[in-house]
Amino acid sequence: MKSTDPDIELLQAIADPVRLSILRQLAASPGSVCACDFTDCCEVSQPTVSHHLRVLREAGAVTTERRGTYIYYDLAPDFARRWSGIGASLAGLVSLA
Amino acid sequence: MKSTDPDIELLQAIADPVRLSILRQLAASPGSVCACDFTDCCEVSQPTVSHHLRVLREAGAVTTERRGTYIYYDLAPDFARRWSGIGASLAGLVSLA
DNA sequence: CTAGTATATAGACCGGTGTCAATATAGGTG
DNA sequence: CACCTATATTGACACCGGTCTATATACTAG
Repeated sequence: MKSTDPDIELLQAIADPVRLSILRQLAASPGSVCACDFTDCCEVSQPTVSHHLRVLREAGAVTTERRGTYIYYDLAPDFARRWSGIGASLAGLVSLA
Repeated sequence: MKSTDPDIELLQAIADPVRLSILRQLAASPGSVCACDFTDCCEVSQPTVSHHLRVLREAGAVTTERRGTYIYYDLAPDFARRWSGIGASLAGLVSLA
């Protein structure tokens, strides 16, 4: 039951309404997004947002960068590749860089 | 918390070690796979396998077909498309039929 | 240093979910 | 019909995970 499989960890990180919203917001934004912006989109408290961002960070889905007071999040560089890799193992989907 | 979003339902269905193994076995098999074959791959009891198959079925990830005594499972026809759709919303990945 | 803001952590609560043993259903075969 | 095998369902249990409030940490500004 305890699965340290990175694929499972990544999928579980994505498979949550709040975290999927966060990832989509990141994907839709050209650059990084301030952590404070996620508190608005999802109707959850600030600690809950922080918790979800931690899950995404530990799954390797996002990267963080501190710029002064604020902390900016972005999709991890290899996120698309990892997603495609899982997809390829599921349906022979063509992978894209 | 109660999310009826089909994307979330599909992702949650995939984000489990046993179910991911089942899906990969289905993807690797040219045709359908008998339900009895999944009991071997994953070290869980038969009712647990049945439970996971139900989750996958209700998420629309797999289809079932009864042939005599056995029940055969296969990836749902639109599984690859749905996967690509989610990927496209996350990283602008190219979708594949 | 003090005050204020942004983010993270700790701890508690609770609903969801994976698991099993036991039982039920469905279909084949004698 | 009775019996056997394959699959599903039920019910119970434990644990994981999402959420909150309260508090701590990090950084800036004055």
